Amino acid sequence: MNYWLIKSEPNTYSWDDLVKLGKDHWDGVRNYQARNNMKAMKPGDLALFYHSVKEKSVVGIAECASEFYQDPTTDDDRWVVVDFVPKEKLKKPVTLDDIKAVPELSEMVLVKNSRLSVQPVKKEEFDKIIAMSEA
DNA sequence: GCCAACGTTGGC
DNA sequence: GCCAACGTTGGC
Repeated sequence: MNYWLIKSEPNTYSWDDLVKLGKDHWDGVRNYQARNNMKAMKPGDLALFYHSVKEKSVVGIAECASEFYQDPTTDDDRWVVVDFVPKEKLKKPVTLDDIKAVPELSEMVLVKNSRLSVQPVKKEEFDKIIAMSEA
């Protein structure tokens, strides 16, 4: 079981959109690092769903629901997607400021390389953020 | 809305 | 194969 963080601008695609659809593929990734991370995902892996730009918060937990496959939005076979289903909405969003305020989370990719749209997250980091959302 | 940081592209 | 130029992203 691995943990991830997937990022989206809520104006473009939000947590609510995923909830509405019930299940959706995560498309539009055009970055090799992010692509490689998606290729490493397995069904059952959990991903923090992060809203960038305006909200800058983790808002929910999505569950990976497929292996990676060819991105249906492009013919370019370099790019892949995985399916996600919404698993749980956080009781309270955990903001970027909250995360930055916690020393244990200062090594997160989100903090160090905020531009990467699909990131690995350590189990401890994942658990910590969930705990913060319940506090 | 601005600007810094990063990744990618393309010329050499 | 290197590096400058460019485009995009996302925090502020």
